[in-house]
Amino acid sequence: MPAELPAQYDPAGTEEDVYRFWEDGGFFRADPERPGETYTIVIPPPNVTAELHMGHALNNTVQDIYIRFRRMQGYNTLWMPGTDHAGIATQNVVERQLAREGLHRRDLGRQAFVERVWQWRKEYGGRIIQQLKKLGCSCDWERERFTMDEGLSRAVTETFIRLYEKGLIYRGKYIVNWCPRCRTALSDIETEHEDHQGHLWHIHYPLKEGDAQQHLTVATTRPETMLGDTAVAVHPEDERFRHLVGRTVVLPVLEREIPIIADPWVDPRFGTGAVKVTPAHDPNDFQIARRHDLPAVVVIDEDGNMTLDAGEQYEGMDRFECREALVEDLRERDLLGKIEPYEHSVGHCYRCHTVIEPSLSDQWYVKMQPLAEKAIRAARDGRVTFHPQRWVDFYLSWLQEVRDWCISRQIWWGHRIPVYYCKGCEETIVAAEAPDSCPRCGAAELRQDEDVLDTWFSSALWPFSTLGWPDRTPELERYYPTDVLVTARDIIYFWVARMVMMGLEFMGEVPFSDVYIHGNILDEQGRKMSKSLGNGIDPLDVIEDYGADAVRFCLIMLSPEGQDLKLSESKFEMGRHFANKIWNAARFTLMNLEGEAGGEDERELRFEDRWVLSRLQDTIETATEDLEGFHDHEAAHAIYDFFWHEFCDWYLEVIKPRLQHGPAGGVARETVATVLDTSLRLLHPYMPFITEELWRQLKAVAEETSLEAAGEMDAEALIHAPWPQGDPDRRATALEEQMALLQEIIRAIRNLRKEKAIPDRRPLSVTVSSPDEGTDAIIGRQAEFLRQMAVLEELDHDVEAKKPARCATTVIGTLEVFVPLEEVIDIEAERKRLAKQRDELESRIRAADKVLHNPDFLAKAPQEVVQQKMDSADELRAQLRKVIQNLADLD
RNA sequence: GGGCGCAUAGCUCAGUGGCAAGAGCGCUACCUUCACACGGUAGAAGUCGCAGGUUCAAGUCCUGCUGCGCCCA
Repeated sequence: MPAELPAQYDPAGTEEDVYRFWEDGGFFRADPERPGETYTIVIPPPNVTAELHMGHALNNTVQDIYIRFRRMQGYNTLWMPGTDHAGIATQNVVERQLAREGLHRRDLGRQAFVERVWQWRKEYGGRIIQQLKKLGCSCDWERERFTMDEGLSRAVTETFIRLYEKGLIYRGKYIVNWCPRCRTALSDIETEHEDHQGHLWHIHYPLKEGDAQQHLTVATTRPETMLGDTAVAVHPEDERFRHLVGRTVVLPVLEREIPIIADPWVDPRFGTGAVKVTPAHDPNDFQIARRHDLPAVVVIDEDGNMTLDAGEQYEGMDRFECREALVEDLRERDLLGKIEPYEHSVGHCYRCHTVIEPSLSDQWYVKMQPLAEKAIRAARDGRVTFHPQRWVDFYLSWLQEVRDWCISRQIWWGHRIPVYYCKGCEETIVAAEAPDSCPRCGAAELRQDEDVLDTWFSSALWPFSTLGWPDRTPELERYYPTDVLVTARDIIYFWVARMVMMGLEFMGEVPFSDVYIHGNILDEQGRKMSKSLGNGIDPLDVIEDYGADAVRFCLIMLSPEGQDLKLSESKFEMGRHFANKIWNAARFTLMNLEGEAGGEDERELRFEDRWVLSRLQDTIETATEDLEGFHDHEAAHAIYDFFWHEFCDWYLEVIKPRLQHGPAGGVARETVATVLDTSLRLLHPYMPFITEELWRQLKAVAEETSLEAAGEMDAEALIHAPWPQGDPDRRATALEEQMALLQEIIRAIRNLRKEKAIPDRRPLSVTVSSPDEGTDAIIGRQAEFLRQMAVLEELDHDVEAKKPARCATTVIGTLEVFVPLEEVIDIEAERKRLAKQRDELESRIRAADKVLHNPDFLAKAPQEVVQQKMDSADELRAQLRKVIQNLADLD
């Protein structure tokens, strides 16, 4: 079988087979009955309308890494998947579909429209789930939930009622962010503010009494709203206007008489110091109006068009058209002052980007302060920890200034608000089921509130609603609170904070102990990837071209903690190369596992075996510690470096002759099998497909060839194999240092070879001169190693070995390496090379001396640092002496 | 206006106050060698944004500045 492995890894076939194997085997399934500590992650439910994008790919790769890591560690893991009904977004999609048929949702009516959305969800809604499978996600798909499911809907209703009964939900008439295109209210955070280059129009409001020429000038960025003005306000201490307070101005065009009032909110430095007050279309003006008991006149309707109250000549006009028309009318009446360019912030709908219209309407709100206080405390006392930590400030700053949450939406797709109004006595009834009659007056005619809830209201319950709440299910008992929530920073307010609030309120416990915030994925130029810019990279395309493992590994390698990452398609090559390297290292190993076991006396580990096991041990410890601390990026680097640059570059190279012949091959075979087995386990969370496939093959061959290593591979599949513990006794730091010295010698010889243009394959005779017996003994013991890796035919070594005639020399630490050259050496070139070495050594010695001559350093630095510095200076000096001697020998 | 982040090799980025600042890609030279050319070996490449400060010692800590990005108002 191993001989059949092709020289290049082909992800496409493998990935499909392996995923089917996992699904068929039920490896993702969480069993609440099974003992063991739990580890739970709930997926940030993608919008049911979503197609997998790079952000999802990163987000879910991270989750899969942690779930696979913990699963291998033996935790009872649950990765809860699902999707979000995405009220406005989904409604928009279906409305567009209807529009192509020439229909409007009003043509269908509410019930038929909602049915149509369900139908859409049935047909297209599961796509992202299939796409997540392509990425390799090991969610427990049998538990997949949807925020509009019956169970989750019940959780929403229950939550609403409980909050209402507690006085934490109320209804009221306030200014909301209104999107005239979506025709619904939005919460504050669904409004995106953008700086906009607009104008500040100065408009003259004539005074009613006295001189007809006298007027008060106000400045505004939105002239059309003046039609709804019910006052002009100035600061009470503003001397310029004090005499006008209490008088009346005539609103231009409409000729409505409105008072001049004094209110401390007015900033005397802004504009002219006098501001128009439009209570129905500005949140601040609304507050002023409340204080002064001013009426509110609605002049812009739900579609963003002017109402009759805006005046007959403007009625029905779009708000921006009206602005132009009105400015023109003011100009004609000579009531328009200067127009200044003015940069100000304009709110836009986060869904459709339409300019938000602040608008007065009846909406439902959640009273945030009591909930927020608990959520703040949970983060402050560490029950919830952010990674990276700085995001906790972001979370806290929002909660500290949080305003009440507008939760009602004037759309049809979503959880309908469980509130009924009596047509007789106007009683408000909050109930899970529609009551038969009004409990107060007994009237049978009741109507349900038309509005639905903000989608984020149901998302906030996700960590416990998906586990069966409000029922006390075994899942809820077992898996709540969950462990880590993985997300990007943009929804810390929208989702993370709200989940914490709701979790604390309804479960009495935080919904998760850790919040992992990863970066956003940008294009090469650092712009957000977006459909409209067309600069996105489709994860499914790159999975097809590079393999899911390559995509996953690259995303992690390229995204240091919490930093955004600039991505281009070519970046994925690195992952493909690495996958191919793994494939070939395994291929080589598998091809060489058959052979003599070796006799009892040949079972002892050799130097290189002990070295690679020591390095492996270090890698296990580093990777485990990093992953436990949410440093998946660092762990990936550690594993990559070990696998490629230690295992492949050195170990596999060194053992080649042993595998081909010689009884010592048995030990090498055992070692290489162990290292490969362990490496595949370490790599599995990152690159699940290729590792699963290779592990299966390794296991088969190890069993066939009766390797001891097979005993460690009794798991059914790698996905359920134990995470490597290793054996701390394998660490051999002294041996690692010896290896480092040998590597240096080998590199130095290779380097000389290149500089002297000696072909790689031509064997050399080399003399190594050591400063002491101990070092020389190491060289002696590892002579074979050096011969092989540096391609030597002869290796002489001794303490202070005699330098042969006509040779190139190089100094490595306290060692000297002499390479006799058959050809006449180029004296000038050699002199230059050595002179360069000498200069470098001299400058380093000068730098070291400078530090060592500093009395403060000697007095204040830790003794070991001083000692280290002195030792290194001594060594440099010894090196320098040798280089100078070698230079002199050239003459 | 307030807050946060980033600035290190040509590019994308790592880097725990203490050896001589690293990786991947790219570049140069050599090598089709019996795991892998999606490879190997060796190499070139850096004023660690700027200016101060703290420290025996700063890419790393502090302050200010510049540029870029994000969030909030």
